[in-house]
Amino acid sequence: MEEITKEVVPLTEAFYEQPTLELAKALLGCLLVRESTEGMAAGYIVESEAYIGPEDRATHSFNNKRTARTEIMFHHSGLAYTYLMHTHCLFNVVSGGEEKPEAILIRALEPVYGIDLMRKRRGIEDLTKLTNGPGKLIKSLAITMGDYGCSMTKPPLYIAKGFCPESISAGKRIGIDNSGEARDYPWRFWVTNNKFVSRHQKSELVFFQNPPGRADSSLLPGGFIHLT
DNA sequence: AGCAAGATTAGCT
DNA sequence: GCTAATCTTGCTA
Repeated sequence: MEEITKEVVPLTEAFYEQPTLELAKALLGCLLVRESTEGMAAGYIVESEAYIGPEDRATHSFNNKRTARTEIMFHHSGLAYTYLMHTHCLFNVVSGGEEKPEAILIRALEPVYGIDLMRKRRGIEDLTKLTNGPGKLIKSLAITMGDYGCSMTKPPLYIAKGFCPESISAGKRIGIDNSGEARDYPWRFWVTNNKFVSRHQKSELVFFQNPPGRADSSLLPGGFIHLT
């Protein structure tokens, strides 16, 4: 454990300053780390969803709605945006920069460190069900509303480099059926074929980090290759 | 002060 | 797949 903490270094603010759709993909494979008195727990981010400001009907800050809940979204990138949903707390990373209320929901992790601690916090044994959902992963890492507004660039809650996914899938976001046209935006991203994602869904787009036999110029705007 | 809605989950049919 | 659980937020009066 001593050795692990030396190697795991928080990503700096510059990382969070990329456009939200880029950041949502860049976060895949990164290590989300939680330190606490109980010990360290961490997992690779394998699923994310982008929520993009005033124009996105599914976003809490749609129409620049600024309330006690959404306030942190108007602040600088790289802060934690936590909020309550039914009986669960959900965790987002603020993006977009000052006065641009955007955020990325972290929907699933692949458990890496502190797995026994995660099992204890969740009260279940099954590894594949430990962190395969936004409400499950915050319980595994003991993230709470107390983390609202904290910076992700330093302990006790931060994101560090992990692995580089070979392929990223994209599809519709989950659970926003009442969001009009926004419900169909392909702003959910996941590590292709990763078994820790929250839901299986048809991939509408696929992004290859290193497209086999293709130059970058063959990619569609946004770096996507259409499947259909 | 009252009320409706919700970026979910677990458990059961 | 369907539904209850459970409670905060934000909006209206």
